[in-house]
Amino acid sequence: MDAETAELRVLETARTLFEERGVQAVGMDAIRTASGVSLKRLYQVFPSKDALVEAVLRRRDTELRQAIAAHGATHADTPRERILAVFDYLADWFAEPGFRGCAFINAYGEIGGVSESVSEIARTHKAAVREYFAALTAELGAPDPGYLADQLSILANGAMATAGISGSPEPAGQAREAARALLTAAVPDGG
Amino acid sequence: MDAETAELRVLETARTLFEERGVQAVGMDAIRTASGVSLKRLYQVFPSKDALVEAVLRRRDTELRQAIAAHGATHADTPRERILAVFDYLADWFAEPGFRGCAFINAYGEIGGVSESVSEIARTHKAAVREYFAALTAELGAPDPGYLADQLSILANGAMATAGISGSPEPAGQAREAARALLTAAVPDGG
DNA sequence: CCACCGGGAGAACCATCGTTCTTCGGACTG
DNA sequence: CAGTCCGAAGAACGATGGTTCTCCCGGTGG
Repeated sequence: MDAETAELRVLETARTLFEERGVQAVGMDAIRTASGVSLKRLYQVFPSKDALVEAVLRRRDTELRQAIAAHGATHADTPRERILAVFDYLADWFAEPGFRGCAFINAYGEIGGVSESVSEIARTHKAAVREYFAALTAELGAPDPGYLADQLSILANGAMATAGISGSPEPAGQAREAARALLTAAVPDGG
Repeated sequence: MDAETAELRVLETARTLFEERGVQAVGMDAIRTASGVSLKRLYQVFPSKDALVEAVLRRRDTELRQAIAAHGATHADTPRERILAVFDYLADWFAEPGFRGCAFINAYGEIGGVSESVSEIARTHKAAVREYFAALTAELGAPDPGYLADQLSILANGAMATAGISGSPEPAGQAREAARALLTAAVPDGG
C-alpha cells in the first residue's frame, strides 16, 4: 500500500472512530485494525497520536467549511438565503445516522483542557465559520454585521450541541427560524 | 474523617479537576491527593470511577438548575425578565476564572459515545433547563411556548459552547440580545 | 496495659495504551 | 535461482490508571 492512500485511510478511519467513541476511547490499535494500515506505516505517516488527532481535526475543518460554502453557493442566491442555507446544511448533517455532535465542540470538551493545540484548532474553526457569517451579514447591509454574525454562530453551535445531546435533528430547523427572526429584525427590508 | 464530609470533598474536588482537565485525564490518584481522602474511603463511598463521574454530574445538575432558578427569582419580576436573567447568570458564570464550558456538553462529547448513563444525564439536564424556559414562555403567553423554549435552549447551549471554545464571556450578552429579539417577535406586547 | 477495630498511606496488581522492535514472507534485481 | 529490501503482523516494552491489598498507627473497651 502506498503512503498517500495509507494516510487517507487512516484519516478517515480515525475520524469515524473518534466521532463514534471520542478520542481517548480509541486506541491506535483500533485504528490500525479498522483501517488495515500497519502500525509501522501509521507511525511513519503520523509521528504520534496527538499529531493524528490534530490532522483529523484540521482536515475536518477544511471539509466542513467547504461543505457549508458549497451548500450556500448551490442552494441560495442572496446573502440572506446563504445564511439560512447554513442551517439547512446542519439539518441534513444532524439527520445522518450516528450523528453525535460537532467534532470541535466534542474535542474541545474532551482534550481542550489538556491540549492547547486542540483548543486552538477548535477556536480557529469556530472563528472561520463566524467569518463566513460575518461576510454575509456585511453583504446584507446589517447595521452591526459582526455582532449579528456572533449571534448566528451561537445559534449554529447551540443547534449542534443540542442536537448531539438530544439525539434529534430538530434543533437545526429551530435555529434556522431563530436566525430568520434575527435577520428580519436587523434588516427589515431584507436581502 | 467522617464518611459524609469525605463524600462531599471528593465530589467537589472531582468536579474541579474534571472541569479543568476533562474526565479521562484525571486519575483516581489525583482525586485522592487533591481531596485528601484515602483511596480506601473513596472506593467505599463511590464503588467505581464511573459512579463518581455520574454522581458529580448529577450533583452539578441540581446545583445548576437551582442556581438558574434562584437567579431568576432574585433578579427578575416578570417571566420575560426571568428568561433574560438566565443569560445574565451565564454572563457571570462565563466570567469566572477557569471557565471551560458546560460540564454536560463536555462530558457528552468526551464519554457520551461510550457511556449511555452519561448521555442520559446530559439529556435530562438539558431537557430540564428547556422545561424551565417552557414554563416561562407559557406564562408569557407565547403562541408556541415549547418551540420558543427550544430556541432559547439552543441560544443558551450555543453561548456555553461558544464561550468555552473562544475563551470569551461575550456570547452570554449576545445570546441574551438574541433571546430578547425572539421574545419581542413572539410576544410583541411583552410580559 | 493489651487486644482489637478502623482508617490512612501507599505499594501492588492487572489491564490498557502509546510506541518500538522482531520476525517473516514476498517481491524485485542480477 | 540467490540475495536484498520492504512492509505487514503482531509481540514486546514502558508508562499510566483503576482497583485492591498490606502494613501500620491511633483510639477504644476490657
